[in-house]
Amino acid sequence: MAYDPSAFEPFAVTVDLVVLTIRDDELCVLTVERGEEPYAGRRALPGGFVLPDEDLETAALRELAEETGLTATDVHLEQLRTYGAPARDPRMRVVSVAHLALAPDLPTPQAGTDAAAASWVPVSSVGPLAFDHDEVLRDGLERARAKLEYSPLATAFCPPEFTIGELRRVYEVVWGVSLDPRNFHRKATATPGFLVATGERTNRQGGRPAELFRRGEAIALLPPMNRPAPHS
Amino acid sequence: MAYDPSAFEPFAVTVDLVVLTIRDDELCVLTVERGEEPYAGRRALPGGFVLPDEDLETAALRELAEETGLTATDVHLEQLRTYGAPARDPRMRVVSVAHLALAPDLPTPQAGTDAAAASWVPVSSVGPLAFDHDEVLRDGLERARAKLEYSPLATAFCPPEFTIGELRRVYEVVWGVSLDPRNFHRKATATPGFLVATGERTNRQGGRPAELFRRGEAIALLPPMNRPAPHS
DNA sequence: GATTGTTTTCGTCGTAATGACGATAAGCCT
DNA sequence: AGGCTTATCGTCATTACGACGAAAACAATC
Repeated sequence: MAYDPSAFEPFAVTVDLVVLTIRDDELCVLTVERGEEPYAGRRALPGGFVLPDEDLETAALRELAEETGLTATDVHLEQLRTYGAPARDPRMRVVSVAHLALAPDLPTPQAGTDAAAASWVPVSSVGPLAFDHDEVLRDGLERARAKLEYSPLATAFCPPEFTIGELRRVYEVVWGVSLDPRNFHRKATATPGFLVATGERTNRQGGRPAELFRRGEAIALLPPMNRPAPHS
Repeated sequence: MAYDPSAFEPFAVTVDLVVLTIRDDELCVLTVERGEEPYAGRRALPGGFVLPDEDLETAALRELAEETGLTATDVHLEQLRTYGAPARDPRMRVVSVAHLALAPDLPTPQAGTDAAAASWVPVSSVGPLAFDHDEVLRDGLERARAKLEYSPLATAFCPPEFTIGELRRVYEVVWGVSLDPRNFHRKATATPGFLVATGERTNRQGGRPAELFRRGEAIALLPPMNRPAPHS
């Protein structure tokens, strides 16, 4: 980095959030409704400015807490991609560091200060969003779908203890496919480090009571889960 | 994004580059030597400010051309990650959008304007770099190694036409393993869309002449290449 | 209380993919 | 010619995977 002070130009830096959860067997994204121009009335991804002394991830966590009341212990958060097209915001030069957050379906309503405008929208029926947020959402969905294959990230959509059936539902909803329960059970339990049995059982799904599992310590899934071609 | 003008604070936005190539069977990264404080005398990743009307990728390509003379048609370029710790640059608040570039080993010396200070360093012996560039390089290497598994990206290290043996060397050098030539040949030629035979042969490797291939149209490798545990 | 329905969980079976390795081909060098 | 190198084709045993059958263990209903 050869800094030439004469070349320095100020940019605004923001974080935008793609927050995904599963509600009623549908993949949903958190959106806010814009009140001001540009794109007044449109839905947009939540986000805001990075404060002068704030880390990028800290800013993302702060925005996440403001919109949903979720904290770092509740959600998986990772940086997604940075969007910086010169005209992406007509008012000024804004570079936005998008983050991807995956949260379980909390029974808690969306607490938080300005949560009034925030709402979950199924990704299948989310209209055109403000700014370049359609592209951001598309990239976030792609990342989430890909990461389910080779990481234990699907557990981020589940409560701390969950059944294999609930985990399978996550894969089915996020990928938009239907998976064989028997093969999925075999694969999930055979993948080392993916799941830890608790020894307890639950029958909250109806049917035969299922064993409860916790997330294992594995960072990556070996072998990975195989994603079939879409369409159930 | 609820813009509150009072919260707006100017940031400097830069692009940093992790440019990788393979020279003499070693994975090398492009570095520049810093002349000024901070970190004067240290090596650093090439990079520079994003211009006021410039896209992020355009800025990365411009810096790449300035340092190496390489153009978009020669290299693979993708965004890597954004680094924005408040104190990562002691002079001012700098947010850096790091990019990963993979280039074939061009016989052309590093042309370009200020290429004098730029040089290839084997990643195995690269000392501590300036700023947080050690972390950036680590992330770039991890990304490159992972992408060789499920994308045809290894071809970015090769000339337009290459042999299976040359391609295998890429995998071996980047992953730091040794692969069975027979199994690799079977897998590479069987993966649909990975390689296109040209019909021509070359004996530039010594030994029996090998068929020349071009990169296929596949975006992803199905099934992926399998990375064995390190240590050859 | 027997039946129906649901979900879980354990097996089976044929096919495909994979790793280990033998063998041959086709050039170069001495 | 003989040896060395790399490329390419094949074999074989093991494993992974997709498609199913079947039993287990509950709830709801007749």
